[in-house]
Amino acid sequence: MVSIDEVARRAGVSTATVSRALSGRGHVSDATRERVETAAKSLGYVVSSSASSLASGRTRNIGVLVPFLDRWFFSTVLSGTASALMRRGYDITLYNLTADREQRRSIFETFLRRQRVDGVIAISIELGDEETERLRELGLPVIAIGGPNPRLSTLTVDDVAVARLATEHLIALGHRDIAHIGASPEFDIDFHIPTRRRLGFEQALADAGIPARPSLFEPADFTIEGGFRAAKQLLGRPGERPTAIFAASDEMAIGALLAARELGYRVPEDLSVVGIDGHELGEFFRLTTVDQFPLGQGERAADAILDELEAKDAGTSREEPRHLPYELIVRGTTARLEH
Amino acid sequence: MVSIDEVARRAGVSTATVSRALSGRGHVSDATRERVETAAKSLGYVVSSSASSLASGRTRNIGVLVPFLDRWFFSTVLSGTASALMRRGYDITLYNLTADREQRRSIFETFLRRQRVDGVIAISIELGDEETERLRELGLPVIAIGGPNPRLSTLTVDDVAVARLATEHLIALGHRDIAHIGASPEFDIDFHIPTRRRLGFEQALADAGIPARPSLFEPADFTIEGGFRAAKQLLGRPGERPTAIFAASDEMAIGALLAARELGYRVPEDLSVVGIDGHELGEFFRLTTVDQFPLGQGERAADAILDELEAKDAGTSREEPRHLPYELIVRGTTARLEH
DNA sequence: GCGGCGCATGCAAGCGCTTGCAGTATTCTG
DNA sequence: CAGAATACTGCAAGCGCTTGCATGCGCCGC
Repeated sequence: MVSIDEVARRAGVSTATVSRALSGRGHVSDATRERVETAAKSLGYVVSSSASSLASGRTRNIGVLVPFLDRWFFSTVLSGTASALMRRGYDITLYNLTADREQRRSIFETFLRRQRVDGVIAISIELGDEETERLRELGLPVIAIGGPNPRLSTLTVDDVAVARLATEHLIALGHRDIAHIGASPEFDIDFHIPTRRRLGFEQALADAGIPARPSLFEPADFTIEGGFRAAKQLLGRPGERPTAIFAASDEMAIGALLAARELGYRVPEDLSVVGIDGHELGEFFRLTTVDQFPLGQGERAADAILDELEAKDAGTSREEPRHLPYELIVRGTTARLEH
Repeated sequence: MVSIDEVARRAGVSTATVSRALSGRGHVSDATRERVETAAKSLGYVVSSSASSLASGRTRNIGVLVPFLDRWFFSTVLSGTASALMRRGYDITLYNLTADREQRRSIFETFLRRQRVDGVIAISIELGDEETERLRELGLPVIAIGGPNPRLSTLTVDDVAVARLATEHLIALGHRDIAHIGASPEFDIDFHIPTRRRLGFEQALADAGIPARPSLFEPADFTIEGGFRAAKQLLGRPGERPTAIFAASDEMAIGALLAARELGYRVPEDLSVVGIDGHELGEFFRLTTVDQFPLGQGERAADAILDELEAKDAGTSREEPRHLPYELIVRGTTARLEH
């Protein structure tokens, strides 16, 4: 690997000047900069990240914490993060936080402490108190996407409002017997968001003067299969059958769609279904949903953390937690209730 | 952040001894090692990756190249890789290789040359000649999963055999009018594998003395929606209707399933469908498939590269390219052809 | 009893950069 | 036109580790 000395020699300057010319820190005349750049390019020189990090304390690398790699939502957010970071020249180091206590600990106590990253993005991870503390101890900028964590800068969508929006859409279409598929009240710590969605659902009903009926709630695990089973329960039960289902995720909504089909219900004539997320399959299933633009979420988180890093560098103060956009996308799975 | 000096002071030894005790390189008496470990733990010391990398040339970090982050297959492989690497104390730096020429170039010419990684895993990426060359120039161990690349160590499943297996399963069930949904012959460079799958399909037919009929081939893009459209074509066409469909991916197979349902065909009574991959939704759809255990592929790649790294360290010679396992999983979407 | 060997440890020289400080050259200000 | 400010560049001291070499010591074999 070619080193900075070779570039310096070739350009006829000191290594200090090469460093300054290439990093853009400090003054270098245009002529010199050009000579240095030419030399660097012709030699194929790329600064060694470890040497540079050691000397400067900057790594040009961001750590990303994800709970699941193989679920659409998370990998989509990650994808957005990755492309935004790479656009700005940053590398991305991935930490897959599973439920395994021991493994989680080692991430917080070892992996993240290797001084390999300049900042951390936590994607939809409900962190324990101690984990949050470990994260703060790192002394690095941290941005969390998802569940609002008062002790960290967060980028969140207002999940209560999102759920209200979806529910109000159904109410506006004349539905009153609206079922909800969401997380059961006593769920994993990785899910705080579902609770807020259920809350929004209940608020919307209450505002419309519709009493909440426990029989119209069915818990599921946020997968297609979970949604399928839940919908079968809701639709197969004797007595009060819902005319609409609000699922707390698109995947569950799709499951509900398939269940309805299998039971012979026509969607949206016999049953309206709305989800949340903006899943890639939504279009295919003509699913009405509240899109939360996960790709954009990832990009925003990346930009936010890099801005913070640069602001820190420049001494500027950092921004306040931002709210993420969402939008009702009406497609073919919801319709006015026919009497 | 606490440094090695503090640990050395606390343990009453030199920094050299701390380094040796903690890294396990060189001789340290048990008593000393224990004292060092206690000191390190009580101070919360973790070696600085940049300092360590700079001094030793080892980064404890593996670069992973992925074409798509948000497609099930790739994120599943990645997930396997991530967990295996983290188990062995390695970090993982993610490079999302898009189709964007310019961006790809910068990955090969800049990002990967920062000396941030000890090795590279390329997940199902068809690399251009120049890209392969850039990769080799790094002088690092490289493991490619997927499309066999004679210039790199690869871990591949025999896609021809996989496709034969799926097709032979249909033939054994009495099917002769078997359609194939796969990649069109002139596809992106990221897909070599589909071609091999088509080949296996054709071989199996030929071996059984069944003439290939172009009308029973339909190209698609490996998504559910693509499979859906392709199946609609195949099933909606006048004349020769297939009694079975072999899709080159589970996602396309699922699309085909949905299309068949929509057209009123019963699966498997009227139509058998088989896919490839072992998709997580396969179970839900009762899909017969040839599982290629993507999670395991990721783990194997990780283990292979770490083994190679350690072998290099120890001077042992490295292993030959390995073949990945696959298995026909018969579920509910294939059945004997009734006359 | 002595040379030789291997283990345990320390010394100190880097690894390849960045950056504070200092020295010059150049430009600006009044 | 003097004095000050500013732009450009180089020197060299690290950044926090790792590791080759040297040292000291106890033990072995003959």
